[in-house]
Amino acid sequence: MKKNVTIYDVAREAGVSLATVSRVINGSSVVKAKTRDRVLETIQRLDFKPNQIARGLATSKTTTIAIVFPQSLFAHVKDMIGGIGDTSRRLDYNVSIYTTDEIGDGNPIETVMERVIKSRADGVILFNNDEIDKEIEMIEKYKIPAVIIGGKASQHIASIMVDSKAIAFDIVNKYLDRGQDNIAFVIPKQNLIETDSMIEGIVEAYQNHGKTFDMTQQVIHASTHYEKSYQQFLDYFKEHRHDLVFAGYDKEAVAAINAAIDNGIRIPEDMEVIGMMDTNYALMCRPALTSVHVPVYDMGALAVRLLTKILNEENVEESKIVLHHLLMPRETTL
Amino acid sequence: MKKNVTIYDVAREAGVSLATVSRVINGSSVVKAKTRDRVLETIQRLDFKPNQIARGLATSKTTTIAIVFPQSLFAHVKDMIGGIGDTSRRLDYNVSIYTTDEIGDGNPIETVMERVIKSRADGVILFNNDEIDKEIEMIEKYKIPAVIIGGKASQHIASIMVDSKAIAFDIVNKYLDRGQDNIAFVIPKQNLIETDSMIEGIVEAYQNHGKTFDMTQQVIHASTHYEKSYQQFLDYFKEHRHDLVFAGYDKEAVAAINAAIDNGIRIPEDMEVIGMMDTNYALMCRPALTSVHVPVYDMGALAVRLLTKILNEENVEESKIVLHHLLMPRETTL
DNA sequence: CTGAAAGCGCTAACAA
DNA sequence: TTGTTAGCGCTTTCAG
Repeated sequence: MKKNVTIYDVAREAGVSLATVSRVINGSSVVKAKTRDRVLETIQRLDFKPNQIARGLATSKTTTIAIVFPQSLFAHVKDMIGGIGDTSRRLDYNVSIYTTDEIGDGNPIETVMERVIKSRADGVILFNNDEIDKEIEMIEKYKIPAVIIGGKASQHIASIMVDSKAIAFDIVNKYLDRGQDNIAFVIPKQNLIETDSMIEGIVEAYQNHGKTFDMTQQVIHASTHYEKSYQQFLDYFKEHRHDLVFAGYDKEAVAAINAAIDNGIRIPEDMEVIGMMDTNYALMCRPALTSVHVPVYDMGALAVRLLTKILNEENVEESKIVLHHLLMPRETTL
Repeated sequence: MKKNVTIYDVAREAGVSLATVSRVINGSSVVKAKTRDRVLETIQRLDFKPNQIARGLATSKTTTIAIVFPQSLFAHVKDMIGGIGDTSRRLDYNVSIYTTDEIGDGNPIETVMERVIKSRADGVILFNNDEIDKEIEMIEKYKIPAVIIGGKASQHIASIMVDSKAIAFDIVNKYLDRGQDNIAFVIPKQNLIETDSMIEGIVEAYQNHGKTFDMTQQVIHASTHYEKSYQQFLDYFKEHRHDLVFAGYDKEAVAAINAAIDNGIRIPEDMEVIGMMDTNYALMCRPALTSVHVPVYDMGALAVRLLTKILNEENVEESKIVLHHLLMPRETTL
């Protein structure tokens, strides 16, 4: 293994002290132009790459942010990775990923957070999920700056989200206005979007119309796997009908569509379906799924931006950023 | 910010030297049981978390592996992240991700690889893609241990793949046996699987039957985006018919299916369709897509395992691991 | 079995 | 504008 060239080598070759080399690689303005050029030339010539680890030790900063999420959330998360990747690259941060839910693993959350702490990441991005409370507990204990994507805003922690309550309220309210109150809400097993507040929105819409939303009859819990959800709906629709099936995630909406069709239910004539996240799934299924578009790329990008602001102690006007959503009408609604 | 507790604090509190503390946290067997217990207790009490950065500096090892891929490959990659995450957690490695293809960015590959080098990751996992050659060049230049997922095996670099040539050969050969030689191959814009060798397999199958595969007429290049591919096929099928459309990735297969149906082509009666990767897309579309299953989770897991073996200089029997694939017959084939 | 001390490669006062 | 020097927190000889 070729020995890595260090700042000492550069200093010696350029005939300056290491402090000077350090200054030029950190863009300090006090270095004389001529000296800088000589150092820069030497860096080029020796192909010197500053060791981030050493720098990290010296500065107690790793310029690394950790992102933590359960694998089963990955389908949602993937689109955010683009935003996270681009933005952290631009801001010169590295990103480390920590997945949490291996099958048959012991107490993964604690173990994983332990790793995050040891890694000394400067900050962490969390994704709303079933175990978010434990995660929050850990990062608060160790005072690690964090931002949460998808809600569950705690007092102290910044977050990026959409107004899930309003999304649900608006949609359900519209149907109730038309007198269609036989609505089912499908809760995906893992969800980035706060399904709790969606339910709040639904309940409120019902109250608004002097009706009540029956949690035991009108809420359907789906599986993580498409095929299982599909089978479940295949059974379900043998005995149940709805005016609208509203799903917290497109995948489950598609499962409902296919199962309904296979039970002879016509969509959208007999039953309408609305999904959430506006993924490729919505475009591919037939009839094409009406879905709520959520700006996932932006959520990732903003999360990084917000986190770095916190890390740099820039003053953060808003620690809760609510992004816009948009209903994309397609063929599963009238 | 609460000052982190260091190995010094533990040493002082436990009444031993830091060398001893270091020994117990590294599981050295030479420490007397009683001393070890005392140290362990102190570590517990002070809630000491060893600083990986400092350790990294001291050992010149970061226990971090970097994974590098273009965002547009993400749909493929995501399923591997599970395997990568689980395995690296079990082997006690961190994983950092580096995405490469921001829109409108300059020369991202070099920039990104530069970051990887600075980060001093112990090893890197690459995913086969358009720019893999540049990536390989960089890691060879800096002698970073690497494994490539999805092929493009170079002499020196380990890789995990499926036998894409055989996959293509077998499928096409079967149709040719039946006398159906009007076959189109759809190349996705970004692909993890070596489409080159798939084409080799197809060409060989044709030669096998004394026929020739016409690259200009029988190869279709698709877009990264589902909707664009769909539009493209909508046009395409106004004038073209095939016995079989074989796509290098499910997404494009689904685009073909939907576009064909919208052109009045019956599937599978008039035209059969086969996809690759066996994703959720294959299950969701109607008719359900026949697709080649590829063990993506395992590819990720094995990549990590192989890489760590290389890092530990265990002797690696096979630097090229070929995993099994399996055709999953569904409704788009007869 | 345990401790002292010399690094790992870099940054950041403090001097000059 | 540049150099000297003391860390950052840990590992690892080398003595004892």
